[in-house]
Amino acid sequence: MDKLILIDGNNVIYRAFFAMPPLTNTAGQQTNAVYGFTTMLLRLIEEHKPTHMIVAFDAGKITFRHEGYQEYKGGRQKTPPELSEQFPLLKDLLRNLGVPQFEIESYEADDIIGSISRKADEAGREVMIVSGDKDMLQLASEHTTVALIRKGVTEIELYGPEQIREKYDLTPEQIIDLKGLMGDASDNIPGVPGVGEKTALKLLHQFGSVEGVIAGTGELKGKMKEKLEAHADDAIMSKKLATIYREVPLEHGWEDMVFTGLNRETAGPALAKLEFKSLLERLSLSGSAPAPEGEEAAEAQEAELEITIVGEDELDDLIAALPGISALHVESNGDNPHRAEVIGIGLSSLDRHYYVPFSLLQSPAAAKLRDWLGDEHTPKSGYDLHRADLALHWQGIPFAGAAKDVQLAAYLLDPTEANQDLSDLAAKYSLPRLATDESVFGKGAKYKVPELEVLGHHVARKSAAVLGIVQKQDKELDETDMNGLFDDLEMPLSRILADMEKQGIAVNKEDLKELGKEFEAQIAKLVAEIYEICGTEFNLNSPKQLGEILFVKLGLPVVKKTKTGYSTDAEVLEKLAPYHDVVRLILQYRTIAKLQSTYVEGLLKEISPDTGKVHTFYRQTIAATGRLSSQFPNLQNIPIRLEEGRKLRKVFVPSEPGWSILAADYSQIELRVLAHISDDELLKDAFLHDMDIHTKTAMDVFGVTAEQVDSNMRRSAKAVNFGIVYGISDYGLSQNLNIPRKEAARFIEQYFEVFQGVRRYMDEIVVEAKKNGYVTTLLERRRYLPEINASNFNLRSFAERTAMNTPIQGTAADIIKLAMVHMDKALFERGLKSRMLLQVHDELVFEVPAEELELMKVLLPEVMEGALKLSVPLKAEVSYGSNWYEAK
DNA sequence: CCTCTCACG
DNA sequence: ACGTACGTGAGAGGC
Repeated sequence: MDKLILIDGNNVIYRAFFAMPPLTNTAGQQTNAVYGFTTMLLRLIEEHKPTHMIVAFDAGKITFRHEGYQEYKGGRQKTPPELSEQFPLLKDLLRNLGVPQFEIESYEADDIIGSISRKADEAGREVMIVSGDKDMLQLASEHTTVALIRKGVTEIELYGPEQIREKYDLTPEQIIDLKGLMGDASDNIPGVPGVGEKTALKLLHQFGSVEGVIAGTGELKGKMKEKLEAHADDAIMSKKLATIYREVPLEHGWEDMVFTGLNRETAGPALAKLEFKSLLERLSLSGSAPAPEGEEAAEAQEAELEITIVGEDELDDLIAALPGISALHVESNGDNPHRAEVIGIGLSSLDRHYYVPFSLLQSPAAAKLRDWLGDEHTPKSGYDLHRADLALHWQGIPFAGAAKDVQLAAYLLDPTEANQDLSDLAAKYSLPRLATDESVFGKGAKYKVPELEVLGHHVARKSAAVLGIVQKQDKELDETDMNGLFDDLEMPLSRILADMEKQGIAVNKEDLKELGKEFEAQIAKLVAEIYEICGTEFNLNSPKQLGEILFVKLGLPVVKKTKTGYSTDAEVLEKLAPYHDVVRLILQYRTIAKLQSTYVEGLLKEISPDTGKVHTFYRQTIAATGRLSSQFPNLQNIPIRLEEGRKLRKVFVPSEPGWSILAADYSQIELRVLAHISDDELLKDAFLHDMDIHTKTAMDVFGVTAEQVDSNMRRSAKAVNFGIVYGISDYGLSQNLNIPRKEAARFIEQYFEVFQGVRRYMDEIVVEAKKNGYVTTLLERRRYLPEINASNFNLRSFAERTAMNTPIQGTAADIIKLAMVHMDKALFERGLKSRMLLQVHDELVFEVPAEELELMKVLLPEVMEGALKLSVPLKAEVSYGSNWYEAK
């Protein structure tokens, strides 16, 4: 079946310009709008597989619309030069991609689109129109869908006549009347003053059209009547202006719109010229003309590097060269390093590079090489040494002596950049090109280790790349004052994390299974009741099916919608609970089902058959704020808030008889950090006197005494304190407290009246971020906020809240990381057997032998509280028991 | 592979 | 008017 996509080029590039962060190529040419446009275009092609496609552009400054109304589009801001410069780039790129483009003198893109779609309608062809302009909705018809671009550029919402009726209760033609009444400030279309969308819709539902409204003013009264009578002409003219002209003389026919897929020959170089590397990769295109094939090419590429693929014969040679080797790469497979197989390792000195297959590394002949790997006094740099350490460990090969981890350094230099792999880093620092892992191994189900020659060269080139990257990063870390953070905190921490993960935490499998049986019984009971009440069986886990039952069968009111249908999240269900008894049961089902699938079943799968423990993997390079994250399994989100779930913590037990679980968590660390960095006298005072901070906040904000603070006031104050840490907005607070926005705004204002130092901090940090383009934590950890100066309100607001939150959350992360390093040292120096097992953002969990319990109960909070000296005391609360549940 | 939902700090 | 709270990971359904 043919499918034609019509794209409103002007509108889409305009939106892309404002939606995308500024992006320039190395020549200094801004390319963000072209980039945004292209990503949208590629997505459309992938998802909708058009057989025909055009991009329409406006042409000529004066269009026929100006003939009757000179002010048309008057007052509109001039197109910024950064955008107009991108039009030729886009047109050129479209040509190279093989996408037809139309422009017709003195007509606008929407008229061209309207005219083509009229002809297509008449011929019964399937059409999709892509634009961000709601006016386009007037073109929707049986065969024509309008794809409105929502936020950003790649999110679209599809409208046919059906959807327009659902949303506005109007026909597509009535969209014109809507605009006739409302006007449109951006096109300088007047409409009727005082009539907005709400009023316009009411009028149209009553009278059907602009003409109908004007004829029917007799039935109205008051101000509205006067206005409509006075501006009847404006409304008529506005309607005319809003009407898309569908009779443009088209010289092009159907055959001029044929799209047979991207022109792969010209697309590659064109994308490369714009430096759209991610798009090149996504399309698996090469940026240059096809490379020479076969051995000749391989040799040409690798001539620069002296690479030895090590077999038994070369082993002595390599061992003799070890003193000069400072970089390595451990190639392993899979995501979970605890289950990874080691494939081989690359080793690099300045002038020689080696690849050692894993089988050789394991052989008796390689003992000296293994000693070198495990020697903490031979410094080694690499990419993700933490993973390497774990993968080798489970193969019985100790690893030590991590000096510089380039993955970790890259994270510090830009924690928001999605995990950059070695080939990205090599490219970033203009080092010799390194093939991507995907191109060498394939990905997903197609992952396959290539033959030795190819594999060995690739891995050796990786260790070679590490050498070059280390040099460049060292300079950058120096320039950004992060060398201390890197060498004294993150690098030592990575070894500590690996130790914690190897140690693992014991899980009582039998108890966990028992808990699973209890949940199972509860689930069965709930499911039966729910089916009974609903009178039908369905998949309770499917939001789609559940929505159908709740909102169609039971006719409950729709509170919130998602992109794809009805929302059925807990917030919605809470609102629906008063209407129908089944809703409570569904909420209970959700709770228990989550515990069962994620925690009971999920955790059981993660228990190692070898150790009887779960070995999580902490990722040190994911969270933009500097926090850790935890995977396989995630041990940072084990339930605690509800008792049913909290019980799960009982299955986390010490791994040796007679030992205890000891845990300590920071009390209000984020607010204490805020007190320090904002230097707010009142807040500092509260912590110096170790007051209950939420009660204290309630007292100050509501102006009452401690005794007068009721639970509701404290709850509100607590929410405000959370909000402050997140970078507050009245909307966010109103959602959280379920109160009107105005009231939330009042709370916030009252808070800032009292905590003026906090207000000053919030203002200043945003100014600082706008000036520098980044914010920092107390330990100089940095986060760039490119959107802080965006003209798009949402992007900018988001960046502003991030500017407020990141120094707080990030400094708290710095502090607990420091505590971990100090604690590790303290355990070592005192020769203690106690082991650090888990970190949960503000909590550290240990297993402790009986004879060390009393000591650890003192030492742990002492070290945590002393991790960093602030202007307010840090406080750590310690607890212990026979399992994690007891340690509360 | 994406979306929704929900667990944690 | 805009439409959000900050930071994560995992399981299930459905295309």
